[in-house]
Amino acid sequence: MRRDVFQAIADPTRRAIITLLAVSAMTPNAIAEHFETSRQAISKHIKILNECSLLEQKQSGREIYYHFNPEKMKEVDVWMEQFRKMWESRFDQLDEILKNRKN
Amino acid sequence: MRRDVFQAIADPTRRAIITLLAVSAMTPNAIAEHFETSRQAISKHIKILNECSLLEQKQSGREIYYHFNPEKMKEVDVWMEQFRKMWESRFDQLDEILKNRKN
DNA sequence: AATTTGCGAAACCAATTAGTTGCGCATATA
DNA sequence: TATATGCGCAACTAATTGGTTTCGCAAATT
Repeated sequence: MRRDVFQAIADPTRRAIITLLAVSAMTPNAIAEHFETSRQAISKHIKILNECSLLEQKQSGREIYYHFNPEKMKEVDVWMEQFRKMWESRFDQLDEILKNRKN
Repeated sequence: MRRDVFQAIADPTRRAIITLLAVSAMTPNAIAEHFETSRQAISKHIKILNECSLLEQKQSGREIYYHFNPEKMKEVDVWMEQFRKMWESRFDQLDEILKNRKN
């Protein structure tokens, strides 16, 4: 199924899963231990992340290790590019100064 | 209402609205002309973007000009920070080379 | 003064989402 | 061989989403 990366990272639980896997690969059970929800719910999140290539899996016996694939996340970074010049602009910095002076 | 920036940018129409407003401020009607959907549907998207401070409004008679506020978008950039070192790593570049050789 | 225009809000609807429980299957372990 | 474990899948559910149409109101235009 065709999936959108932006839609995938919209959910806070999925973002937390990504942050976990960015540190080290884990099995679904190990991931689920970090959350309140059921293993199956985590499994569904993994499926969604997998479908938009944010993850890669490596089977090891009956266990599946899910790795984070940083490549796809670049899509988000590419879209963010249009705002970078705004963040860096002198006008933006001036706005900040004026905002702080009000408080 | 408390709104999540990640959830706000999950919708492709809302991302397109942001990209429009990043260039110049516009009224809801002007924005709606760029899309197939109704003005009211666009109005709902604007509301969501507004609720998480991605927009600012300036009333002018009966018209409302919506401006893009780049400040809030930094939240996304902050979260993306954790992947930046992965993109820059030599291992990642090596992966790319190996992937290309396979094809 | 009457009409048109720009807008947000409300009511409604179909589709999607994020969760649940129950299941089956393959792989380990006793 | 019998049992326990790790996993994905299917069915169901409540809540949310993105769209529609209808409406009311204030501001502009005639």
